[in-house]
Amino acid sequence: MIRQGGKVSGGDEPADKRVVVVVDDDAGIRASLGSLFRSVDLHVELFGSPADLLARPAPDVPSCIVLDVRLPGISGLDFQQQLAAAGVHLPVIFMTGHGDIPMSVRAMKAGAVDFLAKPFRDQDMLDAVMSAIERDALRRRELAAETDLKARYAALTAREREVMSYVTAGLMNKQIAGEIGLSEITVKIHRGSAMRKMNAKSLAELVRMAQALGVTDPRSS
Amino acid sequence: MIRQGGKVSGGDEPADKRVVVVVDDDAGIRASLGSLFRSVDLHVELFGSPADLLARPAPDVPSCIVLDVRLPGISGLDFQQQLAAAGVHLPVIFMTGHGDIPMSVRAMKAGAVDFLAKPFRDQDMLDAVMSAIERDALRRRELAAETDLKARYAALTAREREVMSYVTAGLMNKQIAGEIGLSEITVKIHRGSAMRKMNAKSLAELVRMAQALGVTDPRSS
DNA sequence: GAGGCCGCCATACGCACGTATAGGCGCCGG
DNA sequence: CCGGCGCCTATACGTGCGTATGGCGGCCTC
Repeated sequence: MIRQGGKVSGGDEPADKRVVVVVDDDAGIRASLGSLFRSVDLHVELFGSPADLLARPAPDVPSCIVLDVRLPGISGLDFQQQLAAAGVHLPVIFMTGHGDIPMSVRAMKAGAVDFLAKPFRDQDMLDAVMSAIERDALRRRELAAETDLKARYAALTAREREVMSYVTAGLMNKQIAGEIGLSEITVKIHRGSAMRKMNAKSLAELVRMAQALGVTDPRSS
Repeated sequence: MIRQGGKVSGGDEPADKRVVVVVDDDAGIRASLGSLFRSVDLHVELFGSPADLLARPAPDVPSCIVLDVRLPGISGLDFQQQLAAAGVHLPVIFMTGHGDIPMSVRAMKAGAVDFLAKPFRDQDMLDAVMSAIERDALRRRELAAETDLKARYAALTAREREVMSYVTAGLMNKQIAGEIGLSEITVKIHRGSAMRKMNAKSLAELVRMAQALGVTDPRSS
């Protein structure tokens, strides 16, 4: 069984697929986009309003969102920000029938993958969706690695984290002992524990982990 | 050919200022943008055509380019790509009187800072320019640091680079000696030379430099 | 051809690192 | 209440690291 992250139990979610989430209040548009995406082997979830989307959990596979700019009750651009604020970082593709340039620029600045004016060619939409899903797949790979790292870091005690920050800043055990006000031997112990818990096989690895975690030199703060 | 970063001799260039480069075939627009930017203490260079811009060296201070999409002889979007291909990475702001959404989306995807439809408010243009110059200033700071680093790395001998890559991968001197087929003492010497030439005060520093330089574990290639 | 740079190796010393062994203190939850 | 954990310290040993000293050969350039 494939376990990506922490899947709970048997939903009807695809295990090894890619999902396109469509939000549009026009049922005809939803239907035609649905068949378009299914024709290229993508799983589709259709919603008539933003609220419906929020009521369901975000898919746990590489996916993206296709949004009409004009949504019932809220602007698509505002909804984009709302999703980001809620921790949903799926790539967004906009489509619109009555858009203008400032609107498209604002959407792109906010990180939209594409902004398609209706009528658009099916191929343009497919290209945008494929690009967005690829981007999301990459983000998920990076996120998985980082989550793992953060879990290990969280298992460190306060002292171990403190010592680790000095170690990865390049200080010797003796210097660290002086900075914190401990004996050198104690520093060595925390250092060894940190290395073991972080699963670092060398100082070089620990430094790269600290880099990825954003751990900085304590003396510069 | 434009050479960005190698200042030739005494132009009338400002030493501590910020520059806005304007390219528009309409002399009236040029004039009004010129006075707009000067009013907020920005230095301005005005050009009637892309060719005129290419004939002059790019400014060596934080700056940006304001382009009309419709230029004499070439599309502003194509010109944007042309500049990037020529190694000029100044942030670009587009303005247009007859633009459409696909055009603006293409420009933003290509990295434009903003895309303003005429008529625009002066304040919107100023905001865009300030943001672009800030972005360029940041890029220059990063570039300067990286250039420095690359210069030091280039001063290493082949052996020193080789040893450095193994060291920053986390191998011990003994292991490196085995991998390359040298004695441990020789590895130590190259390692020490690399540390000195790279101006690294600790292994942690060297690892971060290798990271920034894209130096990877030789065993994984 | 002589000097300079690079590369290679050896012995040796001082220091740093990692860990094992052993002990003491305070806190918390079973 | 006591065991476990975090935290601190000490002595001691083995190993790794950095460098100094000294020596050898190849290549290029002046």
